[in-house]
Amino acid sequence: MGVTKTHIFSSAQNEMAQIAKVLAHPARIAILEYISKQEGCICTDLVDEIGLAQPTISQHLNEIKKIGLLKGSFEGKNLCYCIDEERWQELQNSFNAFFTNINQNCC
Amino acid sequence: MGVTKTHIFSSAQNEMAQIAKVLAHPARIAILEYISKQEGCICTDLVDEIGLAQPTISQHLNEIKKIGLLKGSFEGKNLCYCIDEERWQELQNSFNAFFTNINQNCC
DNA sequence: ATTTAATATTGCAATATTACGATAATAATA
DNA sequence: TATTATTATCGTAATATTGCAATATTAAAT
Repeated sequence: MGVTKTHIFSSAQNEMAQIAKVLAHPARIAILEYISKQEGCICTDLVDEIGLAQPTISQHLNEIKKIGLLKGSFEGKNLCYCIDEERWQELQNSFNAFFTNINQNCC
Repeated sequence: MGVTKTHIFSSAQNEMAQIAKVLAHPARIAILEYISKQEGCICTDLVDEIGLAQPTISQHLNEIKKIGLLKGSFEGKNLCYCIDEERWQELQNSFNAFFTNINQNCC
């Protein structure tokens, strides 16, 4: 118990849920919003901006990375994270398709 | 620890995360898809269709209900659940706004 | 009134998530 | 090469989520 039974669902359903899970924390929403507003992005800024400890921010960044949403490039000792545009578009399309495919025909 | 620090985020960020959390489980994705395909919907159908125990389905339905996505009306001893169109549209708009407001300008 | 069928609630075990202190790794700078 | 600054990883505590058996609730049907 306590484990999601992923094997009984389609891969599309599992993927949709996994993407949603990444968006299911306000810190990750805030991180995405903040990165998009900056020209570049340095992780320390995020720690100051958001108010969670550095390891916690690092963990959240990792969750976002896992679904391919972050491109990171080192600029000297600093790390510049930014959003992968192509992947972002993909996710937007997935959500849009999901929302529009649900059609309500009862009650 | 282990509690999300909601107080350090904006209500918009918290709401976004909360909605995403409901979509962050394949069973709930499957439930929404199934309901939308049916004329009506009875919980037992869902139990048969999805393959989780009846109390588990009931719990998932409750999560979906919490964000106002389900309208339910009893038809005799059966319960007909359906998706609240207005609320659904609202959520679609929120997601769309979120995705389009993120603009990538680095790297 | 009993029985039956459908859904909800309770209680609990297993696992996942969130958060952070301590520490490691990495690379620029003195 | 030591120091410093930035980010990652490890270990751990607290809380949340998932899932189900047992049971309660509700209302139709007998």
